[in-house]
Amino acid sequence: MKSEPSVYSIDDLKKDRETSWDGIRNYQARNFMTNEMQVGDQVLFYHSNAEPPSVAGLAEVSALATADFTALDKKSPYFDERATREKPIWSCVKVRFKEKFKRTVSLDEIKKHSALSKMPLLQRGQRLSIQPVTEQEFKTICRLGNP
DNA sequence: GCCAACGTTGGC
DNA sequence: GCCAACGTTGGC
Repeated sequence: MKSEPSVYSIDDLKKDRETSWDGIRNYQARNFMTNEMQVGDQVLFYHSNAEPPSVAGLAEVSALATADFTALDKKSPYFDERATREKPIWSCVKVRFKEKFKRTVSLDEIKKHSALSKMPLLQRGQRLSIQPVTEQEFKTICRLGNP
């Protein structure tokens, strides 16, 4: 799961312990949350638009997707005028902080690692903010983060 | 249903 | 700050 650290970083999650992953306004990402994500699923917390872009640590899904009511909040940056209480359109899971890596795993490092070459993150033009990760990729990145 | 225009993402 | 790539919107 990607987040810009200037908006919400892994340190913010560590402080909050748990957060609603709200504000997702992309159908593919939403569908992934509602259709795929289960409580207990392990999450790589990726800092996008960061210096350097990198995986900063781990979180885990702590609640199934439910309506994202920030879409109804006119004061929210995530307000969507099409959303109603009956049909909020958008959804979000909750995630809980697990750990910060001892060292961040940079995008550059991921690119250089042959076992990680298939990750969607590296595919051309890939902007999706929530992406699937295989168990092997997950383990490899954990090993790089906690050597 | 096509597609041009526009907005967003995110690495660089 | 630039811009490639992609998603969305809306006129037709």
